[in-house]
Amino acid sequence: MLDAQSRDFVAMVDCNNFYVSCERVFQPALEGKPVVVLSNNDGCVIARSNEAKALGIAMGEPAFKRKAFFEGNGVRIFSSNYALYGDMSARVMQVLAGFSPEVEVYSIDESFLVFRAMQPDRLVQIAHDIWRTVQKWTGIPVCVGLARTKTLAKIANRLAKKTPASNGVWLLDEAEDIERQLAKIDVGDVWGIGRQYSRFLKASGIDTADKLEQAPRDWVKKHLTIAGLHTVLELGQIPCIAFEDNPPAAKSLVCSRSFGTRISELESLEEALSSYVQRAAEKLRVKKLMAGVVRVFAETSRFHPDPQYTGTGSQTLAAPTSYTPILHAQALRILRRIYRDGFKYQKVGVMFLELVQENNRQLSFIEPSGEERKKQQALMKMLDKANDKFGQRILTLASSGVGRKPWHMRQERKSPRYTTCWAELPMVK
DNA sequence: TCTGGGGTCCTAGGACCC
DNA sequence: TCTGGGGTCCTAGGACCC
Repeated sequence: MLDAQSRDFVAMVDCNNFYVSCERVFQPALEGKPVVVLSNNDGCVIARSNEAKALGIAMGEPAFKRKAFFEGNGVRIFSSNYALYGDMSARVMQVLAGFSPEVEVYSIDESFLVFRAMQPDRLVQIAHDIWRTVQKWTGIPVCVGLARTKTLAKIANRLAKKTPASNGVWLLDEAEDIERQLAKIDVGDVWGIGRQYSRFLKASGIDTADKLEQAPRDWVKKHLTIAGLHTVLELGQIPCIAFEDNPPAAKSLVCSRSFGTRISELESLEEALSSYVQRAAEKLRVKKLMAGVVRVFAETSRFHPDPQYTGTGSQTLAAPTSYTPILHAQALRILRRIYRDGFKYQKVGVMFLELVQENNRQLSFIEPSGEERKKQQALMKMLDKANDKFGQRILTLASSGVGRKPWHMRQERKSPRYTTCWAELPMVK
């Protein structure tokens, strides 16, 4: 835990326009040009270069509505390439690990670093060093926000991003300075205050971060729950949000996709679900986990006027497992149970819950014998190895269908996996 | 035609038990 | 006729994050 009394600081390091920056590392000609990266299915804009932001392109905007605008303004468009971004992220995080023994990787493009018993001047020097080093070694530009709490460090990071003269570093430490800055921050831009809370707070006369910090604590707890109270305390330099060095194991795992076109037939839903289950089971095994519960959902699109339906169903397994055929059979059974005729489905997905470690699970009387389990594990190991070596999906269950399917997602403008797959590099094609 | 995917946490309310 | 109260567990829904 951070100590409010001593001079412990937290640095929030956030990559600038991360996905766009990743694409630019390998195509430097994109520098200075408007660039956007789209979500899965080429659906919405999920990353924008500064030039794209300046053109008024919003986060989360549906790409198809802006097609003409993109063309007219020379906006370069990319489908998302998570293999590339994940690898670049690992490189950035590795550099950061050289600056503090206490690093919390918070998301693909953000980390918190703790610096204990530090003089502010020295801290700012270190932050500039981080800024320079990450850029030089990975090609990714970052900003560094410094403060006594995570929530304030997030705000400091934002200030660094919005203020070119800051050279990528901002320190929030003196109470009066914090007060002054918070007065300029929209309450909805505070970490932990989302759309609903922002609307509610503004209706209650609280429109800036400083007013939130001064709001009565019990009123905040009543309306924004305990998490909201923590946010308010953190704005007042009281650390409440724990620093997670080694994050706890995942509690759930999902694989779902929107379809390229909406589908009605159970058979197509089964094919799609089948491939998601295989993917999810694979993730399970990579993390050395087993699922105790399988949940499946199927839903229509809320953007269409057609009748809406969301079906969900769960099944507790006789014993936790990561064996694809068992998970697959359960998932299909649930799908058939929740399927309703006459709807156009936009999405199906599978969720694994009650995850347990492979090696410390509770023994059950009904689970397969040791022999049987060993056979299953050997088979999955072989499957994962082959898919890893020869590329995704060389070995799959026949039920997930063969060849290009209409429900497959669109990905029309994906860059090569420059750093992780030689077969996709431009020169060997 | 076309609007992402993957997570966590908190709370209220019902079921159930003693 | 009188018709408790407290604890726990589960689930659904809603909020947040990136």
